Amino acid sequence: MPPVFALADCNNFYVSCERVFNPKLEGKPVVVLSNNDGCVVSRSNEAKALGIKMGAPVFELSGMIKRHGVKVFSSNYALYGDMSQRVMETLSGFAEDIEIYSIDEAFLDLSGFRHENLTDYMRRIRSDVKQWTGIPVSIGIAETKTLAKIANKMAKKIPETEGVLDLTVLSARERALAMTDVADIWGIGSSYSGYLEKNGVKNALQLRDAGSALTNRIKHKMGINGARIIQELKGVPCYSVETCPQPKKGITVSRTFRQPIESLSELKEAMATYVSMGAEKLRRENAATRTLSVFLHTSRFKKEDFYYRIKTVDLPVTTMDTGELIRYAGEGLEEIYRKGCMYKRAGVMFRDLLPDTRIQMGLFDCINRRRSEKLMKTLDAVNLKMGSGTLAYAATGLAGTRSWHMVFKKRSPSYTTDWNQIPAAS
DNA sequence: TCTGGGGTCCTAGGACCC
DNA sequence: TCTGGGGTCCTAGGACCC
Repeated sequence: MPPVFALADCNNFYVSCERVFNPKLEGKPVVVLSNNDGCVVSRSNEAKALGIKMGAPVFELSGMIKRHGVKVFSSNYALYGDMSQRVMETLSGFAEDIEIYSIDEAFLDLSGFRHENLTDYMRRIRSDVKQWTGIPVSIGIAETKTLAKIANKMAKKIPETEGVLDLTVLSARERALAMTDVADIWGIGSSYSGYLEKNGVKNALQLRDAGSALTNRIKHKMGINGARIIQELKGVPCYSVETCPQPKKGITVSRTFRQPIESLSELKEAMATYVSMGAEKLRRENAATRTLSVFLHTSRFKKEDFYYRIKTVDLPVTTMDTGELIRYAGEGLEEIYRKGCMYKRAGVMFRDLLPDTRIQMGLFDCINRRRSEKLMKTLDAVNLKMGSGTLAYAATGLAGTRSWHMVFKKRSPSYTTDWNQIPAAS
């Protein structure tokens, strides 16, 4: 029997999270902004209808926001992460295998439920998730992940589906593929969709049924992924539900500054902060790193004198020690820093991660590893209990507001993750 | 004036080795 | 003048995802 997949995807997730705790937002245009209140990252249907685009910079929208009374929120990742967990827990109760694909979507393996009416079954999931978490989800069902993605999009778009669409039914599938632009296929972005359209391939049905000469050209252009997309559109599964999360390959922490930064000392503080955050992530993954890359650049919207540099440092020993990583990052930063630039963003990457059980001792290692490990454990435990940033390295800069500190002027309370901000029933 | 952040995978090309 | 061939490893860049 061929497998059956479902893709459950939360509708306008961040906006929906805000609405759970503020029902007055229902039916109104609502947007959630990125860090530093920079651009739009989530929109309610009403905001989409106004023509507000994903990623639009908020300063361009100020007129529209006023005119239509758009409700605006800074992002509150603690809240969204917590809500996500609740949604995923609820979904897990309905299928044997579940793959949490992102903060707001999950694939379910429904192969064992073929004897059921899948649409009815998914409707039940949908109403349970809504009842237990307050979050609306849409669900697409199909024989491959790529088709389930398409089913999900149609379920969102067509009200008559009531949020659930099953494309294992042949007639529904052909119709859905004909209605899906190539640009809306999972794995096809703006570059490939431009190429396909130029070659007369406008929708998913045409891509699936392209002649062999054209198919070969497409495969050549799009590589192995292109070949897989075509197979999956034909109903031949190339991907399965991955139930165990794979260990991370790399960790990146980077931020855009509110105000551009010129001075090396300020950049060093910002960088030390990002390294601290990254090292914490590293330890949460029970991993250590062999290389560290630091990078910085000026505004990418000022192309004339755009400056970008990255420096990769091979560490003498594999490590997860914040202090040690801060030191190497600082040295790397000095190498790529150029005086006179107005920097807009900086960050650090750890690549070449190793599980911490496999760390080899360096021959000339002069750091006491056991002591370092103990220190890091204590640091993480304190910050977990007392709030992140309670214990920090002096290199990250002490109190006071730095120009690289982020602002969230329109943040909603952390209703679910902070005792002091739990909503009162009245 | 003001434009997010964190990932993965694939491919091409260079360096290097035998 | 003519200037092998194949394998591996690494890196940079492209493309995509949410």
